[in-house]
Amino acid sequence: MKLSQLVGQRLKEAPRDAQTASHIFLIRGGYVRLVSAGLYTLLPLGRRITRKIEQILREEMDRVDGQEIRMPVVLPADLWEESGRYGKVGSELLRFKDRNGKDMLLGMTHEEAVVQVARTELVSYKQLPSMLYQIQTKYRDEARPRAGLIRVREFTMKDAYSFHNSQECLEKYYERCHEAYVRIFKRIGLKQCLSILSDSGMMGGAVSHEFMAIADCGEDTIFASPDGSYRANREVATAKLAFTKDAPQPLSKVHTPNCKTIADVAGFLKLSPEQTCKAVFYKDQDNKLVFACIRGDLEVNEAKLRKAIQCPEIDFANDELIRAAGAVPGFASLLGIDANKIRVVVDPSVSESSNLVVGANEEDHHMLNFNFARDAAGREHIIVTDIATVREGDPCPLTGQPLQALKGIEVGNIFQLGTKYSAPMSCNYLDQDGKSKPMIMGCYGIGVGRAMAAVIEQCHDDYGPVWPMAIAPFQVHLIGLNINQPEVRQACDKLYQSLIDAGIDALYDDRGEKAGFAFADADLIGVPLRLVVSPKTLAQNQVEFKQRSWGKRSELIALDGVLPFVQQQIQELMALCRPDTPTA
RNA sequence: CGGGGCGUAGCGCAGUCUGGUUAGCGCGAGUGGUUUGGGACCACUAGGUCGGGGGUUCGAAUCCCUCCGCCCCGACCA
Repeated sequence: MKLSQLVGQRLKEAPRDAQTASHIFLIRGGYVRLVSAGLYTLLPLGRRITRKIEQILREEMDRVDGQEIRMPVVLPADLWEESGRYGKVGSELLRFKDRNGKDMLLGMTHEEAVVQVARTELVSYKQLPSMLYQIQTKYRDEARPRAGLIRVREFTMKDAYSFHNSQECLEKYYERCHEAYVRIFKRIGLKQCLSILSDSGMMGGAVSHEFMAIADCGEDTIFASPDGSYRANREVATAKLAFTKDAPQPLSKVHTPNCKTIADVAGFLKLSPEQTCKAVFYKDQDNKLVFACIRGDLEVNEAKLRKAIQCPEIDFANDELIRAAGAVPGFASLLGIDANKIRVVVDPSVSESSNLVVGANEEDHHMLNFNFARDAAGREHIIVTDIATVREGDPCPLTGQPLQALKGIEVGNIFQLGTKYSAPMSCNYLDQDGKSKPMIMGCYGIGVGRAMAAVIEQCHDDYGPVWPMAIAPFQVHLIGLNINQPEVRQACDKLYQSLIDAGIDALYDDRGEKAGFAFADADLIGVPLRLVVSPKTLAQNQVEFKQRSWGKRSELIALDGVLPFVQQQIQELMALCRPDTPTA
């Protein structure tokens, strides 16, 4: 490819809207262009990269016996009615009617569609296990697209679905897919990509993992122990907190004028927040009250709370709703709350601690020495479960070491779905005993564009991306300086042709721009290997060579040895992304 | 959906508060020339519904109303 013909201009200045490294360089380098919020056109450079990523995805999916298919983007709503998701999923599902008034939708994920395939094509246990995958467009009507390709509305996804006749088979296969994912992210050149335990959210199912590319601009917070033995998303992370357990002291009421917050109470009573109990009121989608109880220094984790009460949507309750339940806002506690009337969730930090300060459920009063076992005894409707948000430095649940907080971009995830979709949609197979049984399913997704952006986040310098060889838009970037001189032009043309003939993916800057201009463009395009030919180098029968990652350093190589040298370099850089040793 | 910011040439911006000739500047683009190893220089040229609509006014990029779009924070998110 000649740079003079390449569509997609490099920009000296980034659009004001671009703030993260990947967004800035994707725009400045001419990889993508914004069409509308969260909708991008991939220009030739961007498309070259995503094609290479997609090829790696195909190879690795095929390695775990996947078979590529293609399902429609547009799906009939009735298919989603079958699984029950049509009504459950919110407005990120784009719904519309076709010309006949039939309800349609744009697929945001394809469990329903693939189940329809499986239930007609897979009928016997002899055909299981089986895995189908596709690389295809997904549409999600995101409330807030952000950071270029990190969060978009339309994107390309590799989505894979496996079908099994037993949980054991699923678990074994899930492990294979996990390994495939580790290989994939290594092959595309991510330097740090961790698989972590995650909340399965709307996908349902028991076990799921997210693959997180570690990056400061990431939207997810991960907690990890220093030795790497424990890693979890903030939504599910737990900590092994120590609770002080002293002999229970008698309950006593104390006057606490205007002490509505934990800080007020602790300050007024000259106690630490750890010695208090926080009462937080939520409401569910039916406006019913949910009462969460946690030690004063901790914060309620809403994802955990939603899970604890099996409720997809919660929000803070207003004072009116709290009063209607007989509680006094700011001074509420388990004391005086009828656990039979409202749902109560108590964190172990409260049930396992002793002599806490709690609200007296009376204006301007608190109670000293609350002990859950003694003072809330016999309330069988109370759910006691972990609803605490983990903080950096909290003890790891496995090792007790202080947990580290990391920011990550979710580039992939895998789920053990079980029969969540197969059962309601009658996706059955005939077992050896002739009985019809629902298939056990797993699903496995990777966002292609997001993966490309994540690579930039991890692989760039001040001047542009530093593409890993495996997904670089080109393998070699050839620059001719003073190319208006016929001997330079001739030498460059010849070198370019020999690279092409050798099957090397070469980009040829034949524009005759000044050196600085050409180099700045080359940095933005980020091709891993660079060759510079100029009158100076030609005079010595040499070519200047550098790796993109070297910064401004370079070395001279003999002109007649360029081809084998470049081939060697390509091999060496490809080796950096070889997935030989799965580590994550 | 809540809070904040922004919308003037392909990109980055000035002008708006305090209304007034023909709406400017830099980058980028085109032509000609001088240059040529880290984003050169000179000259000329092209490129604008000042986000849209409505209003106030002798006169609106500028003031008022309204709609739309984009970005950031939050909520939400397989």
